This record gives sequence, C-alpha cells and structure tokens, in this order.
Amino acid sequence: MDILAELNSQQQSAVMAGEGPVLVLAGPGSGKTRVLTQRIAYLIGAVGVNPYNILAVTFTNKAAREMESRVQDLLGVRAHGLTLGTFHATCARILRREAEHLPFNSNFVIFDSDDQLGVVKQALADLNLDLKHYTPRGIHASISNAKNYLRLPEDYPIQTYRDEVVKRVYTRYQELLFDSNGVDFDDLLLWTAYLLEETSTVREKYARRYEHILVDEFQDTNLAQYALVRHLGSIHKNIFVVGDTDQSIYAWRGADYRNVMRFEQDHPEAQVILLEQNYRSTQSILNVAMAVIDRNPYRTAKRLFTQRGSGDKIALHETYDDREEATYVVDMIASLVGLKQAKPGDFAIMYRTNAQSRLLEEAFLHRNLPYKLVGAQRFYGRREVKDVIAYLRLAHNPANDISLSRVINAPPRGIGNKSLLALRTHAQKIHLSSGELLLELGWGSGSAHSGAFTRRTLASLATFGALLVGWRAMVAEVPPLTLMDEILEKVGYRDYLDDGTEEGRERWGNVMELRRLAAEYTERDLAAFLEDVALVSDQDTLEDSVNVPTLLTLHAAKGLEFPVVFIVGLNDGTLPHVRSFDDPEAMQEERRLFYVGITRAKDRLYLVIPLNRSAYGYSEPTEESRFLKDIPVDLVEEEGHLRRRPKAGPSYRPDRWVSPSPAAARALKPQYSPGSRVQHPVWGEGMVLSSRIQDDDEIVDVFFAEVGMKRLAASLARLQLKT
DNA sequence: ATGGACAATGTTTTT
DNA sequence: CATTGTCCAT
Repeated sequence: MDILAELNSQQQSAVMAGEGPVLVLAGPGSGKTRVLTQRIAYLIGAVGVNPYNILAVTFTNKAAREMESRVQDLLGVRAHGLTLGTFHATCARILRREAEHLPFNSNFVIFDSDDQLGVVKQALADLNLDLKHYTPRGIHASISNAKNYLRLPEDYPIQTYRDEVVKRVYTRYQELLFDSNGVDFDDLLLWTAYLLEETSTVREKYARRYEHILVDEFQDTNLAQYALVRHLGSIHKNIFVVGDTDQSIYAWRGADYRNVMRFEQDHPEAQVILLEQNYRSTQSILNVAMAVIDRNPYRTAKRLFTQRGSGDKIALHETYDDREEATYVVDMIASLVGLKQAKPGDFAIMYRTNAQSRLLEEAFLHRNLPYKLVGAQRFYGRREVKDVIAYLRLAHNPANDISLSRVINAPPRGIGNKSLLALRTHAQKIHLSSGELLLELGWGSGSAHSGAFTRRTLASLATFGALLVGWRAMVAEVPPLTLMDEILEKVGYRDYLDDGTEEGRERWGNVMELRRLAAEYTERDLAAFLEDVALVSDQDTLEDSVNVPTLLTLHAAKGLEFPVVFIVGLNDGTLPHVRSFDDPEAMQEERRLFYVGITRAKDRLYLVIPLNRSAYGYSEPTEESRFLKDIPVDLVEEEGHLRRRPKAGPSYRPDRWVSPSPAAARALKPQYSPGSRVQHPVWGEGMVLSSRIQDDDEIVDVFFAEVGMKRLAASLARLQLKT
C-alpha cells in the first residue's frame, strides 16, 4: 500500500502507531489532517480493521466530509460503516438510538442558541425573576458551563446568591426542555456522557464496537467530551488524539486544553508523537507566529520550520480608520488580482468580531466585487429562515413550545399574547402541551374546550390547529421539501414577506435558499434535515469551489489555509478584545487566536491597523494591538500612511519593533560547521554546507545524497553530528 | 390585536 | 448606530 508515501518520519510513526493510546502534538500546517485520514485508511487497508469499528471525531461537518472523501480516495472504496462526524452529531445519533434510557424520546429536537435563550427567558418568567438583574445571556452561559462540566441542576454548586438563582433557573430550564422534548447543544454531550457513565450495557456496547477512536482538535474538547472519549475507549484503549495547545481558542465554551495534559496523565503508557515540520507557510510567517506565541507562559516552546524558504516579509499597514481599512484591503486584493499575483479565491480576510465584516462587505459591494462570508448564523439566524424552520419543527414535534410561540402568529392570524396565554393555561390544566391542545382544536373537538376561550380566539386557534393537523399527517409521508412548500403556501408566507421592498424580496430569497437545501433531502427524512440544520457549523457554510475572497472570524479560520491572509482590526480592544483585559487566561487565548490567524497564511500575510475605530457611531482613536510589539522589526515591512502619524520620522519608535525578549538576545553558537557530516532520521547522511544563527535558532543548510539541499532548524531537525 | 414611536442597551468568539 | 424591547394609540 502506498499510503505511507510522501510522509515524513514522524507522520509515518503516527499513522502506523500500534495499539494503545496515542497523543499527536501537531503544530499548525504540520499535516495532521493528512495523518488522521491516512491512519484511518491504514487501519482499514493494512491492518484490516472493519470500518464499522472505527470512530473518528472532527470539529466541523465540513472536516468530516473532507476526511471521508480522502479516506475513500486512499482506499479506492468507500469506508462503509465508519462513524465519522462532529462530537455533537455523533452524540445525537447515539442518543436517538438509546432514547429508551433517557428522559426524552428519540425524535427530540435540538434547540439552537436562540431557542435556548428563549427557554431561559421563559424559565425566568416562570420563576418571577427580574430580567433586568439577571440577564438571560449570562444565566444561560452559567447553565451551559455547568453542563460542560457534567453538572446536573441538583449538582449545581452554590457559593453566592446568584448561584442559587442560576440553580433554580437551570432546574426550570431543564423541565421546559423535557416538556418540549428538546435538548440543547450541551445536552447532546452531557446526556451521552451520562448514559455511558451510568448504563454499563450501553457503555460496553459502544466501547466494544469502537476498537479505534480518533479525535481531531483535542485541545478544544471540554470535560464532557473528554469523559465521552474515555468511556468509548474504555475497552480497547486505542485512543488516537491530535491537538495543539497553542491553537486552543474555545475556553469560553468550556474547552480545556489541559485535557491534552490530562490525557498524558491518564495514559502514562501513551505514545507521544510530535509533528513539527510545517508544510504550509513561509519561514517569515512562521517566525512571526512564533514571536507572538512565545510570549505565552507555561507552554513548551515549539520551533516551527519549513523548507519553503523565508518568503516575503510580513506587511504591516496603518489606515486612518476602519472604513479606510476596508477599502485598503479590497483595493489591495483588486490590484494583486489585476497584477496576476493571485487569484481572488486565494485571499482571506480575518477579524476578531463578526461586526467587523460589515465595513468589509460594504467595500466589496461598493467596488462591485464578489466575496463569500463564512458564518452559519448569518443565514440560519435570519428571522424568515428561523420561522420556516420553526414551522417544520412544530410539524415534526407539536410539543415544541418554543417553535409554536414563534410561528403561531407569524404571519399575523389574530392569535396574540392573550390568546397564546389562554391556550397555554388551558393546556396545562388538562396536562397537554400547547401544541397537542392545538391539534385537538384542529380536529374540531373545540366544543370540549369551549369554556376556555372566547368564540373569536377559539376560531383562530382551531383554524391554525387544523393546518397543523394536516402537516402532522404529511411528516411521515412526504419529503421535507413537499411539507415545506405546503406550509409556505397554506400560511401565505410569501405575501407576508414580500412587501414590495428590496428587503422583502431578499427575505423571500432566503426562504428559497432554505428550500434549495431541503430539496437535497430525498432519501433522508425531516428529522435528519432538522438535525443537520441545527448542527451546521460556521465552516460548513464555506463553499470552496467559488473563486472569490473569503471573509471570516479568526475562530472560524481554524483548520483552514489561504495563500494570502489579511488580519484586520489590529488594535487593543479588538484584538486582544477588551473583555480579556483583566483576565490573564483570556488574554493568552487572544494571543493564541492571533497565532491561529497568522498560521493560516501560506505565502503572504498582511496585518492592518486602523488608527481610529468607530464604535456606537463614534470614531475613536485606538492604540495598536499590544501583540504587534512582540514581532521583531526585521520580519516586517511597513507601508502605509506613516505621514498621518506625528510620531513618524526620527521620533518614530523603531524600538517598538525590536523584540525585548531576553531569549532573542541570547547569543547562540553554531553547532554545525561547513564540511561536517550529519545524519538525519529521514534523509539519511548529508554534509553541512553552511550554518548561521537566526531568531534564536541555528539554521543549517545540508546537502543530502538522497534528496539534495535542505535548510533545517537545528533545534528541530534531530540532526546527529557524525564524527 | 396590531403596528408605530420611542427608549434603552449593547458586542467576542460558536457546536 | 442599530438592534431590541416596551409602551401606547388605534
């Protein structure tokens, strides 16, 4: 099998690692995706493992799909039965299959973040708590955090009065979810972990099945995910995890990069493999990346090296404000494309916060240039899209109260707050959910409940109930698309949206886009469609076939690469974000985020600093990002509007670009002298041509008989000096 | 019940 | 500023 061709020695040992736990520490661009796919192919093709017995977990659906097709390419056939997906999707599958052991049934709906916020608000209202003092967002964050740490409401630790409140809301929140037969994102992990923990039959079933478990982006797992992996691997112990603590950027979501260390502690016998060589970026880009990340404490310094050569210097550019920043970026892209130095699709523009995309989009629009924007929220967060999905969810599960209240009066059909409240109250009285009562009314059994409603209300409710009855009947019979069309037509959704304005037409266009997505579900049912919709990640919305620049947040950029990268908004308060100023841990994460952004670039990196930033309508002067001070001046090529800067000229602070790092000042002595002979683990024997000290490392040029000239970083290359 | 006018309030990142 | 929520008149 030629699976192992074109792999370096570390990659090979990772791919072919034997039984037992394996930890792969992979720097950016070190080919970890390749290692994962090749290992899967190796296990199936060379070791003879049945794909059915392999579980591979990725961070996004897109990554999973890519991996699947690459495994197929390697094997020549589809790996039938392979479990491959995100943590969330995999858990959803397990929960549906094992629902009998759980406090909800198998056609549960996954609540998205808006729904979750709605449930929190409902819970707060039910408990008569003041929304002013307890922000739903904050409360939800606490609940989510508890779930990520596998804490049920009864386990919620109480230290302050607020904890007391959160615990009560959490309890009510869970009740409301169960009543609607819903789960939130965190529940998917929480309940699967609990199921595996508590129910030994289920645990053994899956642990026996999964002879091999592979996990990508291990540094971004939370405690629930860690527990999951541990349970699933409890029998065979063949757990293969890949991660890079320097790229951990999801602590705010409960992720804990210390899981990497925990893994080593829990499995002292684990093989640890380092992937150090970078195949993506130029050395200049890597040097900048290292200069930035080296400032983080408590990490094992990695030396990123490449054989691609040093490449262009990094471009640093100042603009007057964020508006000019946007036009600068777009103009630069336009001229580079015009000069045929790059294709439009080679470019990515990255920013810290979503709000920053607006000016960029406007600049593209203004120049009439196309772009694509990564972000599921952008599409699925739109009112009209949410409405239609809520209709479908309601048809799928009438007990879903959140969806019901969303659509019961959109478009308006005379059922306002009063009627809704009456419906709820009466439903509660007869121990039905509002949706079930609505179905009753729709069947024409209104007389049985006539005492509860006014004649008018009853009529409106019954009309809507009858519609719902019809849709209910269709769910199991027709594909999602047919149901959607029926709903849109029956409620007159088009007329409701399309009010003749540009915006109205755009909104209807979004509905049509959703329709296009639903059209793909011919083999799979409504439940599958709704699940996929709930679990799309931002990256999943990225189409890579289109040759236009990509706009995305730094978070969404993880795992991707682009020939030319712009990182914009490099001022203190944006990157690093203000919210991290008083928290050293958060500040370190901001730094890692910047590092992730830098290491996405293959050939060219532009860092853009707007000297003024508009916030809340005002333009304010800003300080440039503190991270820039850590980049040595010789790696950077400064261009731009220095004249705007009074400090330019002799008083310009060149020292700001000189790394004050004592490490950089440390004098190194070359270990290798021209003419001496060395041994390399992969390329065999070679002769040193030259050697010099650069950036705290020794760069050695070696001529190998086998492969020719190579430039190596001495700290990484594991060269042996032959005597 | 509905829609318009006004006030308040706010922004990290996302499965 | 721009969105979201609240209040009030119809």
